Amino acid sequence: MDPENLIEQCFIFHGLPARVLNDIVAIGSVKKFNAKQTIFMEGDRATGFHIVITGRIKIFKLSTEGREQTLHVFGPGEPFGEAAVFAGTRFPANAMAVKKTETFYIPREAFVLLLKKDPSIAMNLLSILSRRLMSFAVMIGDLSLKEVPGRLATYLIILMKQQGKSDSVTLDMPKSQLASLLGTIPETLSRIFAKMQRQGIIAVQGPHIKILDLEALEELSGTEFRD
Amino acid sequence: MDPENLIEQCFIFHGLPARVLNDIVAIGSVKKFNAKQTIFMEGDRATGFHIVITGRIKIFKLSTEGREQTLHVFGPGEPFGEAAVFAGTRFPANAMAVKKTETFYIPREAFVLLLKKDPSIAMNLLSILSRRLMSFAVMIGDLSLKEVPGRLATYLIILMKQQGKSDSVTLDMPKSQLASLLGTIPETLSRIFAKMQRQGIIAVQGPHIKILDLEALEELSGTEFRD
DNA sequence: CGCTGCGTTGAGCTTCTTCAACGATCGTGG
DNA sequence: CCACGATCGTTGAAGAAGCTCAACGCAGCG
Repeated sequence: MDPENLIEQCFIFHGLPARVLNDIVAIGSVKKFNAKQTIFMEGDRATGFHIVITGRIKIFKLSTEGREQTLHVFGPGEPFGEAAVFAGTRFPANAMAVKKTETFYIPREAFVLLLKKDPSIAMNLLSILSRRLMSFAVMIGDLSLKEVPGRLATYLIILMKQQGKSDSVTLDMPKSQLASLLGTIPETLSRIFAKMQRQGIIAVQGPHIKILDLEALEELSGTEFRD
Repeated sequence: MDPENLIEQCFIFHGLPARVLNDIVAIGSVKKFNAKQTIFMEGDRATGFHIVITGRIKIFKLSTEGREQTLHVFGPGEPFGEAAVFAGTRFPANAMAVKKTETFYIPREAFVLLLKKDPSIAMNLLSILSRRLMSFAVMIGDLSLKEVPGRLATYLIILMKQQGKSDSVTLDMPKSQLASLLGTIPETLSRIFAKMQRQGIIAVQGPHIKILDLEALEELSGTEFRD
């Protein structure tokens, strides 16, 4: 799998002319990370950003006591660290591979020059950053205004849509990781799962969740799901 | 105050050639809002975005029970609603004038055409969206990983820097609004203020806060403040 | 003067975290 | 092949943080 094919398939560079793609491939390089290896840390100067080629990474913040809040989990084709690069600041969070991962690394200086030469590169970036900004807005609202059952319900419904199922979902990460994404801890999440099961809303078998009462789930979620 | 001068002074359009600025002024229009007037609501289709000319607006989410989480408070020169416009989706939150406000409104369709014609417009936008994304990342971390005293301490320290003071700050909004920004309610914020005062960390006189023990405040905050 | 918005304080309660223990699964090296 | 450690998940008991509800004070202003 050579970088060029992968790069042009990523949404971030989709639709760009071959000339520009070549420039991008020319300034970047492939980096490899083992599971649990740190890619960058909060406070590091953002000297470049990555695009996941294979594997999976998470972006997270740590409290002083060591609790973890996951902001994002990214897979193939998704860029991360770009915001800090464009803003020219330090990374506001940590990045770690959750499994063996390859990334395409693009250094800041060269990329900023490319951007100036070819501002059309910015268009897809605008769209990506906008989407992430909005998903963060939702996350802030959920963290602040919903309780854990509501957040879990919302997550399950979104996952259902993603997986195109109407009565079951399969969690795409360990429950402990999900807890961190939902802004809680494994113990609490486990209790909520048990409670929702007791209430007959879902049935849990490991990572497989049967949705028994979608109505109740939507009620718990409190979110309107319009296109 | 005619729009043209204001528009070119905004960071969002800073450094653009006169030709482009004229185009932008041509497609936009001035809108006026009274205090407490809704500008747009969560779920509305994003048919355009605004730039604050005078006044002040807030972006916020509401829980089903009516509690409010403020995401942003914006003043003159700051754009809002752009993310939903670039992503072509609905607004993920509400916007309301907190006092009498004028905005420069830019409709989506025309602006997207302009962007395609002149991608250089996108550069400043990239920087703005990146900064907001990072500030949201911080907000998520704070909401999830810090308790209210920590968030308040962080806010006070940032405000000190903004105001260039070293031993006092003046709150730039009502305490009830601050509560919503910090992800809590007025009662709780009031209690925290009282407690920090009892502990000799600060002295509160209405909106004026004297910082008596910066050390303790930084300790509470838990954030490293690097450049 | 009385209304309205803002702020404060108290009492009770819910939610969630902490701490601790325990069970299950899985991959690996002996 | 089994034993071991590591990861993951579950459950219980206790405690902390923050929310709800309610009452009240105070200031500004029509």
